[in-house]
Amino acid sequence: MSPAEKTRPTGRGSLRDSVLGEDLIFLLARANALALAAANTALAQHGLKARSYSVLALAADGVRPTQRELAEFLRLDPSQVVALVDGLEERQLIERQTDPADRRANVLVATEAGRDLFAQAQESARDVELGLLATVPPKEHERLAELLRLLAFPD
Amino acid sequence: MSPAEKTRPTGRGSLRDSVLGEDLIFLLARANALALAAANTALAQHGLKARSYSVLALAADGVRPTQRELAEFLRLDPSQVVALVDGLEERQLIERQTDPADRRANVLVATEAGRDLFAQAQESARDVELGLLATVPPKEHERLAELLRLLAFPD
DNA sequence: ACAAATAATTGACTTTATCAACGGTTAATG
DNA sequence: CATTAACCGTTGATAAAGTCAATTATTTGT
Repeated sequence: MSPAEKTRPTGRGSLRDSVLGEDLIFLLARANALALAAANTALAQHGLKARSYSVLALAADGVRPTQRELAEFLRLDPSQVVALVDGLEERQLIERQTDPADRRANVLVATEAGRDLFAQAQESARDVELGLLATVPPKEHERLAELLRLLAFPD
Repeated sequence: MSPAEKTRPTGRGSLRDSVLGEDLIFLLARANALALAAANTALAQHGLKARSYSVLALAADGVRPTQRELAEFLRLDPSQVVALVDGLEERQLIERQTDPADRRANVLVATEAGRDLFAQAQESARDVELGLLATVPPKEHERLAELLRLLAFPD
């Protein structure tokens, strides 16, 4: 008891000194929210969002991913990939090619227009990235990426 | 030119060697997706999700946040906070107290039951966190947190 | 005292996410 | 082989999350 707290002191340093400020999961969520928002607004000028950008990226560098691989990689339900691919295919940025090795599967390939658009979008993406990294000492950039890779791909 | 790629070699190392594998925004998104999923399933046993956990956490350590502060901190629309708070309040885990200093605002405070539940949930959260960090050398844990803080709070 | 700004809330609406079911194809089994 | 089981993409139904404008109660500035 002794609830002697004054009423104001929600005050100064604010919430980030609370337990959550040290919660990795929360930090990840918030960092992601900021990054995603920035990326989406920047990519909008190319008619893309982070999601469609990712799909285009993979199609564009010739990895020939199947939709299922994409779903797993992007952590999406396969049905969401369908919609994503539909959108990009209608805009003739990518193409579904039925995998000759397994005719159930579609392999995604970027058209020339797709590769061109990606090249442009990639610049925007890079700018956003640099913006986000503005507060991080450049020396640490690579280490941060490395650490994030460990979280993103724990194998 | 020279498109000599065989058809199979989507093969081995897979997609993570593509451009996206170095894309910070993507890595953040994927790491977050994994963390969020793990957190949600672990917190489910307490009837919480990452979101409600965060709200409870802030209410529980006496920061007396207002809903607006919460919205900004968690990067949510104020209307989403309403729903979140409704849920926790119905379960009598937190309470809205109209801020005496500004009677428009509600200040969130955890009940004793709320603090108890949070204490338990926090352990689950910690386990999840350690699980996620399993691939990261312990020496680097604090540095990772520090770097994420920079991304999450660029000020 | 009045106008403008702000906190929470509601409601309409769009976007994302989750899940089960289906047709076509391949892999595994007997 | 001939089935059976498993798998890929797709669809459709449903639920959850996110976005936005409008409203009420209160506060702030003038």
